[in-house]
Amino acid sequence: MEFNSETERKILEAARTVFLKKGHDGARMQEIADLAGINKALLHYYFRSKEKLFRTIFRQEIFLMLDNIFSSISDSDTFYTFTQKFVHEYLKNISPRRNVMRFILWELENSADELANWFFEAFQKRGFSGNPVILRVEKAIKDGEIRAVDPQNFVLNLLGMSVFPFVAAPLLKYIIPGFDLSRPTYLEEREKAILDLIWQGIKKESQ
Amino acid sequence: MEFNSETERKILEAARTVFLKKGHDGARMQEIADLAGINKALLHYYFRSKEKLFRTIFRQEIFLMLDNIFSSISDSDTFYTFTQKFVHEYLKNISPRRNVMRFILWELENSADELANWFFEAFQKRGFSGNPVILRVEKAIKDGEIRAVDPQNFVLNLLGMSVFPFVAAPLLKYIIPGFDLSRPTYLEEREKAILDLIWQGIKKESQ
DNA sequence: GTCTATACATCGATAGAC
DNA sequence: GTCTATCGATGTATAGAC
Repeated sequence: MEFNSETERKILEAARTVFLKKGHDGARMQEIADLAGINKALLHYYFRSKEKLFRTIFRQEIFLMLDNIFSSISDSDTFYTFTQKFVHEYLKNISPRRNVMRFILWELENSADELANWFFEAFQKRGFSGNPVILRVEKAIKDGEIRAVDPQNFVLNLLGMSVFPFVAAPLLKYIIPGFDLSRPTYLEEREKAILDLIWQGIKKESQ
Repeated sequence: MEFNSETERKILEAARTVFLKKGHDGARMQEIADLAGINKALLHYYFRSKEKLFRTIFRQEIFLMLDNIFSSISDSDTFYTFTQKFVHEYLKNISPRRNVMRFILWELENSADELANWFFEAFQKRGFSGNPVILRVEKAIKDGEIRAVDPQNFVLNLLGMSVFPFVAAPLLKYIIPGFDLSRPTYLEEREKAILDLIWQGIKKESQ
């Protein structure tokens, strides 16, 4: 990421913190200015309006996340490896960015079309003609690697199981005994649980 | 739900609509008053502050949802039936209340402890000493109904797969080909996909 | 209970000096 | 570029007539 000035960098950093925590409506230009160590007028000098600043942050976060996730997976992997890498990268990226996922799930309601464009932009930048996970599942079925599950539902399962624990964490800490995101081994345990379910189900052997 | 007056009912109905859509910060007392067909002063006459009104709505929605979900499941069912009923009821309740789940996931960050109390209140009202799903999974493992999966991760998988498609729907409509919540058969298809994964995994037979 | 009018704070945004 | 000062709109909440 390049910046035209140090001030711009400080603004974006402060805006990121405030917007991700409070959302579009809860965020205050004054709070962003204070955190950046400048005044409100300067915010409007660099970014014409709250709306423009918000879109800049939103778009930035989407690309950062998608870039990280898709940079380490490869179409030539076996489907098991592909899935394992995807879940691993996804969890690794969500983990330190709980607030980003929470933010996206909240704000996507009012920006779905714009958000979708950013996704496809990111897909195409990596040479994918569409949703990379969907495409890989379809290939795995055609090649007989897995049984003919519905690709659409497979992706929903994968994303849902990965995202939910992080977004709902503050409540889950209370209503699920032993739930603790900060445990050092949490990420690998969760990763194993997801892959385990996907591959084995919970049926007893030969049932 | 009983009301002290027709005005109170209208206020709560309007407040529900606005809060669920805009969240605590985005909601405006003026908008609620307009939708209820009254003026702002009357809002403060019935509910001292925006905060009080917000908490009332939040608590109401939690109990409504939990009551519906847990009213139709029984401990004496087999684990398969228990799970099937739970997923069925959960999806049936989420489906017409996408905005409620989105609202909860957003607002839980700042109200997790209060929210947790409401959950346990609802659990105890139905005679459960703790999280009913966790308790049922532990029993199923002890009785040898399923292999010894981790109850904590099992619940996370179940909830994640159920909630995610509805919360992320506006975006998923673009990035997952064929995704359409309004399809008449969507609920049963999704239910089948979740239960199917839980029971079978995606492994090919005897692999 | 229900209204109008208004207090008081704070919002996003801008004017204008330097 | 960066600041202070301030605008006009709008936020929650209340005073007081009926």
